[in-house]
Amino acid sequence: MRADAQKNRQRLIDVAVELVLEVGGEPARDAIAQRAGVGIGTLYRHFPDQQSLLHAATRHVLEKSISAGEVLIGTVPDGADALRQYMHLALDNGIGAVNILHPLLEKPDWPDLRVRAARLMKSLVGRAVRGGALRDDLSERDIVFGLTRFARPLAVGLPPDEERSLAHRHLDFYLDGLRAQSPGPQKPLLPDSR
Amino acid sequence: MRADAQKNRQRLIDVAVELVLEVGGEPARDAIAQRAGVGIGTLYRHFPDQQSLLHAATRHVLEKSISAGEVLIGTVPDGADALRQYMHLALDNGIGAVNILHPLLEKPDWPDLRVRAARLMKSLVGRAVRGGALRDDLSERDIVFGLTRFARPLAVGLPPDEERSLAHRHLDFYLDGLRAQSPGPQKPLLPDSR
DNA sequence: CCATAATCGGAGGATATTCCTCCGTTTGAT
DNA sequence: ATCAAACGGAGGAATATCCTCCGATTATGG
Repeated sequence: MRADAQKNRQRLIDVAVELVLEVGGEPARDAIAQRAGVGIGTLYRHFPDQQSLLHAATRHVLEKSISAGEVLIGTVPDGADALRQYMHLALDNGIGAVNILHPLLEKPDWPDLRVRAARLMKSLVGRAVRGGALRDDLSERDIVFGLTRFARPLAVGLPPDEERSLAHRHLDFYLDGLRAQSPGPQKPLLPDSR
Repeated sequence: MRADAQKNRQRLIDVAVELVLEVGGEPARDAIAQRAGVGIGTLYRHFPDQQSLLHAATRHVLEKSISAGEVLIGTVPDGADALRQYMHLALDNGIGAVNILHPLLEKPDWPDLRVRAARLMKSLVGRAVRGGALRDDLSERDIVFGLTRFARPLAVGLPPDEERSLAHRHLDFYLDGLRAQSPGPQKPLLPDSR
């Protein structure tokens, strides 16, 4: 594959992730090509149909996040710390795009990644809980859910980098709230409020 | 105004909020009318252009949330508790729709609501912080930002009510993390990770 | 430096989506 | 019972998105 073709292909994937996060759904193909600075024809040559681009984008983000997480497992001894670092990394890697894209994919089945992701999450959460640094009623699904709350820019009318740093700051607040010794709500909520 | 007209008008507003939250942006007019169970003509009679409907929907949610909050101020003596109850209420009132719609409105200016909202937030946050139940580096903007993280259904592939109860549960976790005595991150984050 | 196969760009017609007017029919209020 | 008010939705206009096609451009091996 020619060098420029390779570069364009990757650029298209990166832009796709970017736009998915901005739009909160499938971005228009024309918009992707334009932002990537390539002709629309180039996009269609690399990704003949929408699915193939979305698949590639999802895989790319997943692969990056999982790999980074696996490094953390072997690098950061403290369980709670490893989990926190992972969540911040995933956030910066655009993990929110995966949440948006997954339901839109026709057959999103990557046995290899699924196994690695499951193993990774189990290990991260398990170590953090066993270390007593996380409440013990948390499942992997809880962590994934929590991550999705911060992993995606929402319309708040802030400049992107300001919003990004706020997200990291509040993700830390949230993680504090997941700690085992956390006091929990002071009073039960009003029963009729939910 | 005829009774049926009144009812249809309100129903359109409610459906608009619903769809805004589901779609994460401006829903199609046809879709609103269809879900509301009225003809497309009825929608256009009540709201001749898109803006007027979005304005009405935004105002409606804001008004409901602010009023509920003002009641809490006079009802719930404990500051942290009032704040928490307010956030849960706002969530159920569809406050997320306001975040999505606000940047799309042409001149979203309601001096009355702005004043009331500012006063309300200042009071809720102030009382909670002064009571020592919230870290003191939190501004009203922080609270609003935090609320937006939970106030909107994201694509996670869960049934709506399950997602809703998860959101409430994790909002409580998050609020625990905002408490003054919260231990904070155990170790600083990797400097190069952000 | 040349030859050439690979790659690129984007005009523009085909499709799909969304908009919104118009008018015959139905309904609520007196 | 009357009728002004409100309703429904067909369907043409306007817009957005898709995606093919081919002449121009560029990377690469010799």
